[in-house]
Amino acid sequence: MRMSEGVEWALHSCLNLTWVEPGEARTAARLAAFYDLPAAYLNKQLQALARAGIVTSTPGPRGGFRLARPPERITVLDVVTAIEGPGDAFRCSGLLRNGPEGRDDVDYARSCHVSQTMRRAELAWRRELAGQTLADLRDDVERSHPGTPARTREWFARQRP
Amino acid sequence: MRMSEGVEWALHSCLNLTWVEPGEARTAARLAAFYDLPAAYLNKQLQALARAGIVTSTPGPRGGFRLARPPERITVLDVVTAIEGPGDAFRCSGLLRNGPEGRDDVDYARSCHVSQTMRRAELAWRRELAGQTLADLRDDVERSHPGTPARTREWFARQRP
DNA sequence: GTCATACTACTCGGATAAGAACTGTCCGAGTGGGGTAGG
DNA sequence: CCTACCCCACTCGGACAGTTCTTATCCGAGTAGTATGAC
Repeated sequence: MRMSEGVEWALHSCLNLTWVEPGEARTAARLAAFYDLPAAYLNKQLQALARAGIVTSTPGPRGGFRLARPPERITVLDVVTAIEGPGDAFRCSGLLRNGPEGRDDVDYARSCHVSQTMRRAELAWRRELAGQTLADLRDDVERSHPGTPARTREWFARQRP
Repeated sequence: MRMSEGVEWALHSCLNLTWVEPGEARTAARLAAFYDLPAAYLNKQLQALARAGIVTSTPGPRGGFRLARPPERITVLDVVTAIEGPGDAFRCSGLLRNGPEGRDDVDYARSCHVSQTMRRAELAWRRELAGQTLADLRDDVERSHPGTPARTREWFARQRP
């Protein structure tokens, strides 16, 4: 069970978009250069975020990506779900249906105790991620490294010409 | 992020081993037949459980697998870890090290706030799985379906000749 | 000088390969039990 | 009848292909700004 590396990229990129000037946008190429990542592949992840309605994209010169809504209303779970898809990590295949006691009219994903335990665990995981917004993350970073927003903006401004 | 299907097989098989008579063992082939699974592949998962010290295996006729310790001392997390490996789902790649503010003497897996959030979520997931033992699971099943242990034993006894 | 127009550079977006991990299968090493021959 | 030995069937264990998912890359559609030429 390995989570896609795109999740990490997406989270850091969204956090980065938190510090973009209002009305501005950041291109996938610049965001990739900031972390030294393959630009085309990061673009793919940003597309997934756009499809999920987390960021908006504008093509053409001076285009790029920006957050679709204020960081207070974007949870870490939103970003993770956008990249990894909505499906659970553990998926009950209905083993018991093929067993000697199996019934066709039972939804084993609901009634099977193994499945219930796994779902309860994933629910706890999800609850933790849903309780953390992009704004919380941003505030944590700004508290630990106060100069980061200004230095980041400056870095992107320097890349422009 | 999709969990290996072997986790489900391993959990159900361990639960099944809970109802084995003391001193007896169940072969991978019989366990596989019980759920209509590919025997060789289930054997592979059981080997992983044996390497983790959750079950013990004995070769030869009348051999097979049995639990290595009482079900009260085997958590669901133990089984999941044995199959999926000890690594976390989210692994911090140290993106910030390649960024303009990156330092070589910092352990970003510890200090990065994104990484911290993800680890906190996985910890909650793990805590939930570690709080559930195989004995709890067994008791739940016996409460819901009281006849299951006897019928299961009977099924395996019938397969013997 | 002003306006319309064509052009160019730049951006996202989806379609297209390479690699890794999971899934599934096979055969060999080792073991325990049962049959058999001898005492 | 009892015992020691040999053979065989059975089981796990690790080595070997097939398939799906993740990772990585490329080129085309569309857009905004700019230069250019006519009025």
